[in-house]
Amino acid sequence: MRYSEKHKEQTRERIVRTASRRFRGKGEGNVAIADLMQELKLTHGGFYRHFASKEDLFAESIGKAFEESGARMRERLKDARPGGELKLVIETYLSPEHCGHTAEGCPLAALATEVARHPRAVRSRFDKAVENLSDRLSKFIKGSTEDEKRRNVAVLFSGMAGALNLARAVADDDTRQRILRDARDFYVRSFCP
Amino acid sequence: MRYSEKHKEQTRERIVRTASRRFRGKGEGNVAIADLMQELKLTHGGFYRHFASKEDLFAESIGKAFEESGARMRERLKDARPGGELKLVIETYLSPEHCGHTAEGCPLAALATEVARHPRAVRSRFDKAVENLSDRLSKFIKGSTEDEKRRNVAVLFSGMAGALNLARAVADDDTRQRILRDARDFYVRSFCP
DNA sequence: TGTACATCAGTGAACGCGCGTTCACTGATGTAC
DNA sequence: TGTACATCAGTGAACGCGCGTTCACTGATGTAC
Repeated sequence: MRYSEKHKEQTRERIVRTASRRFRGKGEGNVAIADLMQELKLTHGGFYRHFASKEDLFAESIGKAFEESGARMRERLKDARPGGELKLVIETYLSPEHCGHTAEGCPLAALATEVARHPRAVRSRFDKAVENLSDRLSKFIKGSTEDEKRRNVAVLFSGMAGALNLARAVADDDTRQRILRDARDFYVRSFCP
Repeated sequence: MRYSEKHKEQTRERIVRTASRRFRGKGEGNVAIADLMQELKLTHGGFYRHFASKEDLFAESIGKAFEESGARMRERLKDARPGGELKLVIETYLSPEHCGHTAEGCPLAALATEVARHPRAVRSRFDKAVENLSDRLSKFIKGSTEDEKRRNVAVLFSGMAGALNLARAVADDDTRQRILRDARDFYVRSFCP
């Protein structure tokens, strides 16, 4: 059947969104195109009307993942008391909830290691994402110059992503919670103005 | 042919060592048993005389990887001036060399994300590794109590691993070097006594 | 306004390949006698 | 000391499965006339 004008675009959008979650949750290698399409009540053959390859989808999913988690962060920031924005971001990022929901969480934590093994075309999304993040959050962070603030954002987020990954990797739940708590305390102390 | 008493143990050891590098460098999903065995001039069939499964090998590789990089760190520490140990560790960890050699580098950075998706049996290696690291390095780090020092080690290393992963993921080399440099400065400032 | 044709998102069978795992076999060495 | 047998690390063919990708086909809607 023929579909309305916007239909294709919407389907593509749905594929990318679902993929971006699955990639974060399970890793690129553990996501199968057929399964992914089935979740959307579609069959695998149609996939190639939207993307040239799985790699192509992966590349696009990265951008989408950053958008999605950026939007969520902005949403969260609306509830912050003025001056307390960064503290809220840190506490949300290093919360047990974020730790337990990899698929809906930060792509820097979930995908960085894998992305590092991909070609330039995929990796340059990370450059953009870092710049984006720096632009957006530099106004809330410690630092005497704008440049210093932007650098601090990268150090803070990469550090938090590392702590989150360690917390996720650890087997013992007490150890996990302790890691999150210690990291929260440290980053709040170090970066909140 | 029948082999000498120690032969089997040595072969097993060689498999684990080679695997631990490949897993770090390429990720579990991109390492094939047949290739791995071929590097050791063996055929894939013999693999199952040593390990029950690939998963089994992966679990053991994690321990080996931590041992190996721990040994390297200790080696490095011999050249440190007294009092400058931690600074040397940080500068080595966040060096362009470590960044460029994932396969021989820190398993926390290379494997944490993947390990988080594995069952308890695999993940508990991380608990042990964190404790080991904390024991070994707590004497060099800032902190007023032994407990605080041990916590600081976990925050420091997970943070550095995150920075390393971001640096590896980024496409632009200047950005990469800047991330490493900023992280070095920050962690030295924050944790060196 | 109605009719013939083109379009193209989506279908589902099929292909091809990689790879984890199994298995019957080999043959040098260790052990029993 | 010599001989027959057991052992078992290693071999390489084969199996089975998952999965990325291709392809001929479908059929509703858009377009040309």
